[in-house]
Amino acid sequence: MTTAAAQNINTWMTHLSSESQFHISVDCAIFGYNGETLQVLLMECDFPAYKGKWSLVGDLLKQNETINNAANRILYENTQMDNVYLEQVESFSGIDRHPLGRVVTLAYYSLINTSDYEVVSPTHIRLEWQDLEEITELAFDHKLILSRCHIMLKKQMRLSPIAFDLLPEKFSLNQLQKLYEVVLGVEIDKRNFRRKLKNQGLLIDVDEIQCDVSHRPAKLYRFDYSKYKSINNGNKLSFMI
Amino acid sequence: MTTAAAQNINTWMTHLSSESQFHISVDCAIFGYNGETLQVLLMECDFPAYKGKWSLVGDLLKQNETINNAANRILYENTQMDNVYLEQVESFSGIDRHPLGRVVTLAYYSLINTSDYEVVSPTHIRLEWQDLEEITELAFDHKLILSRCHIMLKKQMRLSPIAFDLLPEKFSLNQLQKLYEVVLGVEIDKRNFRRKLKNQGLLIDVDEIQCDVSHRPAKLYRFDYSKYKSINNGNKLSFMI
DNA sequence: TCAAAAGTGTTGCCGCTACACCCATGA
DNA sequence: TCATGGGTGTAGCGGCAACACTTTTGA
Repeated sequence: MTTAAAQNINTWMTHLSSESQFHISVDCAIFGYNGETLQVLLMECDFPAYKGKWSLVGDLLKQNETINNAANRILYENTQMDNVYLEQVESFSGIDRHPLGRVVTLAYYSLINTSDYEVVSPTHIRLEWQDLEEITELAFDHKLILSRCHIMLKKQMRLSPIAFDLLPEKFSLNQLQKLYEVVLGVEIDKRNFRRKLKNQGLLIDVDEIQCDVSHRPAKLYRFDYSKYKSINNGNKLSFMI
Repeated sequence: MTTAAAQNINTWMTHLSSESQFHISVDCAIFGYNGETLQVLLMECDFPAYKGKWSLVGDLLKQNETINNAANRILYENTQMDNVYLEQVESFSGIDRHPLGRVVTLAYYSLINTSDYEVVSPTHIRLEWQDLEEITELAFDHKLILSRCHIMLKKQMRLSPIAFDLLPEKFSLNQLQKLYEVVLGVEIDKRNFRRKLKNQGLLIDVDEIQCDVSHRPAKLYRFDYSKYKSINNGNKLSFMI
């Protein structure tokens, strides 16, 4: 370099050199709950160095989009999933993380109900929901990315009511509890769970019960979104368990 | 594009096109505590569109470094500060955020004691510690970046004992309390603060008192780093207030 | 009548908040 | 003796964890 000042992007440089450019990609860890287990949406990798391996859903950033926009576009182009709320996690920039050259990636995650979306690859790439617990290896550094995304998912699950987007509008307390147990990977005491939820005052008893179950039917509840929005949650440390 | 598959970075593409490359930068919000106020280290912007404005310390990523490495290098090259622990916050990728073209930035923050470092610009760019409260405008989107960094700093302050790196090895409880109040921007009850800290069991009474003060001298404590490391902090939600 | 899941209360502990006065020192 | 900051205790409340039995339903 000539001088540091000459190259500093915030000082007097009048153009950006064409050296020191990078590819930027987005990789999405889409977590899915199917009522039983926590899964992750993977695509089969057709890339020579990782042929047959599975990878997160990802692609390159384009010129006229922000990274957030790219994340939504890339998810849509690969799976036809639309209106998915994606949360940015962090960047991964290992020098050799991609065989074809320098690619810096931004990781995103989401959590959805697998039955709310029909996942279709418009490009005939194989897509598959796989149980998180059974994933042992992924292409690139995606195993690392996935584990960081799962950590962030668990944090968010404790702080915001994302669980209620994964259940039918009317749900039982046992359904809700099971969801928390699966995503967080912990066991929860039933009585304490119910007390805490009821004390939050955000569940509405819809005065209905389960049908067609061969045991005592459970009462059903709705989550009170408008009440939740109306109370100040900015400084809450723990919304849930 | 031909087909989405043909362009997908995780599939059969055998080279990365030279289109769709980006500049990547790092911007560091270095927070400094001087015993009185919370400050931020800024550099004067010599860049035409923002001439005379102040900006965060930042520069471009180079080919053979990770973003974390770049953050440390950039901080060192601009300020001679070494061994500063930087924490990544998030990316900023607004399409028009930089006048010279597409520059995606990764924001970092740190918190240091201003008297522990002599800040020197090797390139004669003006560097200045400015009180956070008095900063009204910054170049680029750095005001936004700064506010996001401050939010992250406050979160970390509540979860990990970074405060103790900012004080002398032996400190009084009032010094510690003032630090928390300044960084978090809140008032704290003295008795509750002391009780909580003492119950943590991580302060060691060094059996010394302040010297040369014209009032009752305070007892001094050390933070017990080794005890802190030995206890499991992974699942703690709140280390401090 | 059985299997299967739903539902329910109490106790003890701990941490949080709110709050006001005396103490030790140097000037 | 005064000014300055240092230092202390209590009471009430609320949340959290641990823990086991009864109820309702359909098969």
